[in-house]
Amino acid sequence: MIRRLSQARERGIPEATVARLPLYLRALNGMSERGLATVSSEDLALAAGVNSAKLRKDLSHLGSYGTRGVGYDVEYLIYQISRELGLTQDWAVAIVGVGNLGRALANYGGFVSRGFRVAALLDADPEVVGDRIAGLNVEHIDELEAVIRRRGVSIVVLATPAAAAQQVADRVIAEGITSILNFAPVVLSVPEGVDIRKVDLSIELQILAFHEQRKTDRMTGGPAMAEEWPEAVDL
Amino acid sequence: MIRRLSQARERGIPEATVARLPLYLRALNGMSERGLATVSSEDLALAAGVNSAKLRKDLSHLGSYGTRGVGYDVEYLIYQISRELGLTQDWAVAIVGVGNLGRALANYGGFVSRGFRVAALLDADPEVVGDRIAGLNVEHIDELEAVIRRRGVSIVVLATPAAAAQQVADRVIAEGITSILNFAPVVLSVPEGVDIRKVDLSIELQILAFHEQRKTDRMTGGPAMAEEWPEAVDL
DNA sequence: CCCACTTTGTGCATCGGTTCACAAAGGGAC
DNA sequence: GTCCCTTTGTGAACCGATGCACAAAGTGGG
Ligand SMILES: NC(=O)c1ccc[n+]([C@@H]2O[C@H](COP(=O)([O-])OP(=O)(O)OC[C@H]3O[C@@H](n4cnc5c(N)ncnc54)[C@H](O)[C@@H]3O)[C@@H](O)[C@H]2O)c1
Ligand SMILES: NC(=O)c1ccc[n+]([C@@H]2O[C@H](COP(=O)([O-])OP(=O)(O)OC[C@H]3O[C@@H](n4cnc5c(N)ncnc54)[C@H](O)[C@@H]3O)[C@@H](O)[C@H]2O)c1
Repeated sequence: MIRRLSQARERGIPEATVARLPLYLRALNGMSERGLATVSSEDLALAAGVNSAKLRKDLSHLGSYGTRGVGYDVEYLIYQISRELGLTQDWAVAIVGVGNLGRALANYGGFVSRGFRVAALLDADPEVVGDRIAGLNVEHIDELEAVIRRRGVSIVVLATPAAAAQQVADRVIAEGITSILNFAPVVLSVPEGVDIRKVDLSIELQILAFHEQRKTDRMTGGPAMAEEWPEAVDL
Repeated sequence: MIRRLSQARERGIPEATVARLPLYLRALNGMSERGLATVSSEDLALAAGVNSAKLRKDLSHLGSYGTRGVGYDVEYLIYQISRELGLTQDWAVAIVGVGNLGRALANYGGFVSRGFRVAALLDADPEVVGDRIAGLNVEHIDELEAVIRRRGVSIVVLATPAAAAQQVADRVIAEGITSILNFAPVVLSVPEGVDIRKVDLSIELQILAFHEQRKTDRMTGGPAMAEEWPEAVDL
């Protein structure tokens, strides 16, 4: 029993492809601004930093939007990718936790551009509540549920301390939110059907450090085989 | 001709594993603080949000550090993972671009904790240069090369506008830097051997939007098959 | 209208990563 | 010392993603 209507059209886009579509979109927008009408998979792949076969396969999952011998129509492809990603509608985003990071995010113009609108800022600190940031009033976390409903929030950005993140997540999920972007360094436990994406600076640095160490080890002829547990450390 | 000395010991840790080690480390630190002496793969996997077979395979790439029937010694494992990740040495990090985001990063205590030290802040804006942030003087971007050398910087965090990122990257790479964490929404082009990790808020939101759209589509009985190019858009 | 050239879309081999499932190893009780 | 219980470490099947390589499709020139 094989289920396969048309190669891959019936709504089954690989996760890896989805993660690259925004990259293509950004490259295409640059080309659109520079007035290019069409682009080949080779050129677009170069601009997006991927291999051209991969790009073509990715795009083929959306449909057959290219013209052989010519390439892809820039504006048309922008439209198709935007539609696929859901950027033709606008998304109300709430930022919870308006500290260092929350403020930077609120003031950031970069994502308002593409369908995302910061619709609410929430914090627990009475010192912060009431502040006006990027044209928005910071509201009290007690208002969380009401604000989500009132503003039609569908994506929540968590920028609270780690200790508060799970508890805030539970509350927004109870309110029906199923998309969360988490900056707090904790593993959130959420029910099936809720999408969490995490951004973790510290993890990124640790991965860089791993490779950096390896590069310098290689130059100095490998580590001095210090495999042993040093005496100094108490168990 | 098969090259295989000891299962996987000779320095070949899968990338996916490396990306998870910081997660295990964080979970282990929590356990250490709570005074746990040993932990089973089952419990640690739960805390890190992964499946226990994966956890065991990941750890097996570092060596055979568990005890069958017992589990892993928490402190010992913390030490081994830290060493593998290169966190037993300290890394001098420079942040280039001290705007909204750069400031938040500079003020963030969370990564100083684990082997990373913000050693320099640089900006091009004369208004910003000279500011004192988190105990550091913001220096002028003209000093970039000198500062990197003087402070022994080995990891650079890019928090400049997109337009400046490539140019700054070129300069730090010329100075010998091979590890860059990039927050600017551009594809950096760098020579072989230079590691770039990127953090892109906008991409994360777009991925969430994609899934969110799909979830709501499903509830409303799928998209209204609006496959066509709407009239309004000019080509 | 036909031919030469360009570029897409995809079948297929390959690869890295995940998961299952179990033999081997160690601990503790008696 | 033996037996039973727990938990690791890993072989092997599986799965999704990557990249090669080429047939099919379309363009433009003569
Ligand atoms: N600043 C960075 O560069 C950075 C980098 C990586 C990760 N992070 C993480 O992002 C999160 C925020 O970092 P930050 O530097 O902005 O911290 P911060 O302390 O400056 O801000 C946290 C804010 O959250 C508020 N808050 C606390 N509990 C709350 C609750 N229950 N509900 C709502 N708001 C609450 C606090 O009042 C504060 O305003 C932290 O988890 C941090 O680990 C920050
Ligand atoms: N703020 C956010 O939440 C956020 C989120 C995602 C991505 N980003 C990206 O991070 C980057 C920084 O964002 P931001 O909000 O802090 O912007 P910002 O404009 O507040 O800060 C940028 C800083 O870089 C400095 N700068 C400009 N050119 C420079 C150069 N050649 N060398 C050194 N410094 C230079 C500017 O003087 C300014 O201080 C941008 O690329 C932005 O797209 C920001």
